[in-house]
Amino acid sequence: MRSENGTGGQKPRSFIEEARRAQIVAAAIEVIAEAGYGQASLARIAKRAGISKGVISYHFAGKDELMEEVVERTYGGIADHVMTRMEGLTTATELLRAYVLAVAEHMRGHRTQLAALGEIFNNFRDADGKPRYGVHTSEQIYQTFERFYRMGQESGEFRDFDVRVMAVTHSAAIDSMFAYWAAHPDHDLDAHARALADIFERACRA
Amino acid sequence: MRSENGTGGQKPRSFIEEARRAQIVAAAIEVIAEAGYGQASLARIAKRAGISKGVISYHFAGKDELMEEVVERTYGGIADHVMTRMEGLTTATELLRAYVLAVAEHMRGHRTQLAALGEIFNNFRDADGKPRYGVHTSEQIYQTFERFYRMGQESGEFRDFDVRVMAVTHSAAIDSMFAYWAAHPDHDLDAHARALADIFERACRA
Amino acid sequence: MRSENGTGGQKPRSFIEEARRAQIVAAAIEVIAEAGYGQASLARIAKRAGISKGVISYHFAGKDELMEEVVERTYGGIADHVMTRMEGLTTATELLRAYVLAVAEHMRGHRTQLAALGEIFNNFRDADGKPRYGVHTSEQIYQTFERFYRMGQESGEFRDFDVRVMAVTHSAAIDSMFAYWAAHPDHDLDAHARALADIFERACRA
Amino acid sequence: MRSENGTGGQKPRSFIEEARRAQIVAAAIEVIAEAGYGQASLARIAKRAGISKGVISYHFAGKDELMEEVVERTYGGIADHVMTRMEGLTTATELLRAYVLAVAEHMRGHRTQLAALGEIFNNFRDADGKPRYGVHTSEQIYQTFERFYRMGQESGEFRDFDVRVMAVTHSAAIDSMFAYWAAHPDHDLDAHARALADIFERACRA
DNA sequence: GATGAATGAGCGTTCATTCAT
DNA sequence: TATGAATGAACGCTCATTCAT
Repeated sequence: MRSENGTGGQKPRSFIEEARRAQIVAAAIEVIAEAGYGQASLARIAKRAGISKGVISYHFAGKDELMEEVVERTYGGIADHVMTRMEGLTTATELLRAYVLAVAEHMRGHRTQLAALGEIFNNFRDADGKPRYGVHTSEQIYQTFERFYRMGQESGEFRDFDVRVMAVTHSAAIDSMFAYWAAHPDHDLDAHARALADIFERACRA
Repeated sequence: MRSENGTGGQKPRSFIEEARRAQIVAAAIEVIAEAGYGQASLARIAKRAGISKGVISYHFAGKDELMEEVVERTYGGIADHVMTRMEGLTTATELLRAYVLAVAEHMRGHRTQLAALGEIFNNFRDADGKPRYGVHTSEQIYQTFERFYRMGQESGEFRDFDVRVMAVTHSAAIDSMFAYWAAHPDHDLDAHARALADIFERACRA
Repeated sequence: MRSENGTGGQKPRSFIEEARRAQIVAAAIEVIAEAGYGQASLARIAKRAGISKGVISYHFAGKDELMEEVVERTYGGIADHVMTRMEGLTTATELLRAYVLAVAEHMRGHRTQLAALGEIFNNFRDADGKPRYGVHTSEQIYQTFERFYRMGQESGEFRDFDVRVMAVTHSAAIDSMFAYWAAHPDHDLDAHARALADIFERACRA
Repeated sequence: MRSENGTGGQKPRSFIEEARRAQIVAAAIEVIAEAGYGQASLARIAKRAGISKGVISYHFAGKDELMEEVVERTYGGIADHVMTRMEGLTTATELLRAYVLAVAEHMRGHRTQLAALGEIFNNFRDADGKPRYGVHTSEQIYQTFERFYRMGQESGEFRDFDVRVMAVTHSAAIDSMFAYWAAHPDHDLDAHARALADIFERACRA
């Protein structure tokens, strides 16, 4: 799921360049999480990183590329961890529960990343005004969930239900868990994740 | 639930003033829904309303007040309709199902309002950078849901579960239904609402 | 030859707006003439006009529109005067001589305009990097000259020569007269114009 | 006419240094001719040359020196060729015709140089905003022409006319020939040069 | 000799807001 | 009431130049 670079024809980035990019991405995440996408100007991000505004322009083609890199890096980190936790599981019920618990477990240590990701998803738009990410970006996630549901329906674990509605709901349930936790730092994220797993287990089972 | 004015000490608004405010709010909703919060400048809203930019400043203390009015009016419309549909119902199961169906029914006819509301919720921030709406604004909704859950738990309809998690999840499920529908206009909103009612009925019941 | 506006569908400009536009155009001409096109930033033009930078953006769609207006106004002024001086003349020799003397006469009082026009012609480029004005813009002038030459060739006043080469040369001769005068303020512009008329009369005549 | 260095007190340049300078000058000419002076940033020139931006700064004191070198080298090339073609000629009429034909002949093979030269002449300015080249730079050329004219007037080949006006006009006529050809690649440059020689022969002769 | 990283000023443009009319 | 003119700060971005390596 990682893409990073290396796929394109461009030359590999030097160590120092990679470090700067990482530093800038980190500063961007902090600023976005704290002040929101709309206030996350290059000037503010540069100030947070302790560098000049021009450095960002030097290392990134533009603000858009920076935002895409934030998403890519953050997403990659989540995917890596979740994949690991789901390895070896076989039943749909187990897989879904593992997914929810794993993503919560990972996010517990990446709070600002989570907030920044949400901001970017909600606000980042192309030059023509269309949302860069958004529901259509979630399609991949929906299809992953749907695969699990169908597996469970075929194995008899799950009742017959509209898989798309369940996927949309399931996905939103997880997102809302993070949003709530982001707003209420003392909230017990893992307990929430377990409760969520229970809810969808009951909602799905035959 | 309507607040409008009348509570504060300020003088009541004249008819013409009220009409102008409504016109501006309507234009704002259209622009936000179409172009997104970030592109919804006062100039653009004024142009859409066919009036001068200054008029908005004249009738509203600032952009913030305009946004708040958009939210207030839209929310009020939803609440009015939902209240009506829930009147006379007594069991928790019935009330929750009625809520979901009613809000979907209402939104089916107020698509742009829905989109604008989403944009504002995701983007509107105070001067200090904190989100003006968001999870903490949903508190009221959560408490309403929780009241129903407790009612159901006490009556024996519902099993024992964490009412806060369920409320957060339920609320997010409804929001996601609208978001999905907004992105996929041909999606069957009412069927989705019924599926959602089923899901939470199973998730809650004893 | 004047176009101004009034042709498009846009509403007519108010008096005050027209005055501001004229003021800004005048400031632009001064700055361009003095410092060159490349240094004629909006900030500098605004400063010269004694107004805020935003005012220019308010009255003009962008820098490009401002530059076009400078050209249009200046060109229009020249054309008006030259037309007047050529009225009633009939022979090609007379018309060409009148043209050269008239344009020199007019420019004698519009020195900075002349310099600014030259700067814009040499430097103003479209978004795609192609010169906005330039040789291809001169096509109109070339064709006007060519019409006179053919008239003279048909009437027997002129010898047979390549009208395009003569037009290009004639046009350049006039431009160079202004350029020389711009660099040498004490140069006798009218004498130069008369000498030029002589040169081309000899070059053309049968 | 070559100046290069060697006159000043600075140490002579090594072979490798000379090669680099030539390479950079060549790249600069290409970029300026294609994109115009205003877009010819050091970054773009460096990219075209396939070298790092810093190399230019290393070999040239600044952008200004680079531009001066472009002009010097290009000018030198023209002068060398024209001198050769004029050797041995004696009458003013012959010399002027030879000059025009020779410079056209040379430029036919150096199109991009020509375009670049024009761009630099029109745009390059000193720190104080004064044009670095321009009419006053042409003084040398004017005086050369004037010498020929006086020679012709004294020998009786030419009529009595203002030699400065004729020199300015003659020079501009040649420049415009190149400009026209640059914009219309299919234009017959040599025929144009011959027509030009005819025009000025008639304009000058007694 | 050559590089890539970094700077900081300046660019054209947008925009919420103010205010005289 | 309503307007359009004006402001000034902030935006993303470009670029000539500097400098440690």
